[in-house]
Amino acid sequence: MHQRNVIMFSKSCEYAIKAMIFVAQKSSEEQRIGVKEIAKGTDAPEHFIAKIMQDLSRRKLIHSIKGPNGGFYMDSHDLKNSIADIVKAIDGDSIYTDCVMGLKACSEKNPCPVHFEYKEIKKNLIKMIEHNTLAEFKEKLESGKFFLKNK
Amino acid sequence: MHQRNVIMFSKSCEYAIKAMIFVAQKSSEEQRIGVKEIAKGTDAPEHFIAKIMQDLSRRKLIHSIKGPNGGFYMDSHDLKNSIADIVKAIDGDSIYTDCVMGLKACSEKNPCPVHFEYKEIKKNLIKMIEHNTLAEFKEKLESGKFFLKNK
DNA sequence: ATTTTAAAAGATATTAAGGTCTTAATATAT
DNA sequence: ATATATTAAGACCTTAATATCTTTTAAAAT
Ligand code: FES
Ligand code: FES
Repeated sequence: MHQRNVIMFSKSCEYAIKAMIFVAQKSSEEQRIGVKEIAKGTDAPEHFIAKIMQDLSRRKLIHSIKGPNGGFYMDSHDLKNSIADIVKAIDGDSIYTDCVMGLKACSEKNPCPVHFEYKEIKKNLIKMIEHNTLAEFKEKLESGKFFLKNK
Repeated sequence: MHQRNVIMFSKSCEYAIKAMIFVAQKSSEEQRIGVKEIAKGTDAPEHFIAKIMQDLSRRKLIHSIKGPNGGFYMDSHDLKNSIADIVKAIDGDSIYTDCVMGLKACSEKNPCPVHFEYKEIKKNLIKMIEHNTLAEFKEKLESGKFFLKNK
């Protein structure tokens, strides 16, 4: 059997999403949060998540400050980003364009065997990631409604 | 950006599904079909698809005969298999058990941020792969309603 | 029986994803 | 100014997925 623990998003992208939700909840302009805390809070390898945070920072999805008391934080503008914005930054737009059966592109002209059934799933998937902004997660996480790592 | 051209299934699994649909359509007890044809008909690397066919054969999802006029074919029992049976044989049951955010398992007790929204998507995804049997594809492909490779 | 054909099996190679480590840059506190 | 903390950047390593090549086995046709 060909092991495979991932569906939908790359590991990097999973980490990115969880890290962004984590920072959204814990940080503010004054209270920044460091890579170590992010790694712990999301069960991600420290150096790996560091790289990912750099990516996100370069792509302006999050702010960072170096030095003592430095770290990552989000301003109100950053909080308006959705999961989809993170996915696009890390995994690109494959979720929007790819055929689930590996054809060059997902299209109505050259549909794969499951195209028309997958279409609906894809619509919901995109709705799922575009619907939720980080600001919304910030509230929800406080009430303990979900988890970023295993207990 | 972390390239990623695959969502849902491994490449092996994509090839497997397309190969199985191809053989379902082209073969019969008397008319077997060889690896070369399968590779051409599905745009898959010949030696790689050969390995995959061996897997599927070992797992009794398909029949094979060696030697002159040998090849792969399906009997009426094989045709009753669904896409889900192929996916389980190649990718295991990760599609059933995995959390989309990479938590150890998908569960209501320790739900990830998008668990409750993903739940619905997952249900449809599973319905999609369990719903269609190879026999059904056999009919549909004949009418040119879908494609196994790019034109 | 021998030859031919094609799958089965296994060894090896390549690529991409995932992960770690080291050094440089920079902001802050002292 | 200097020391310190922390991100940024880049080099490097490891593993798993993907792909190829070679040899063996078995069935069928002759
Ligand atoms: S063509 Fe395959 S999912 Fe649309
Ligand atoms: S817990 Fe993440 S999808 Fe169910």
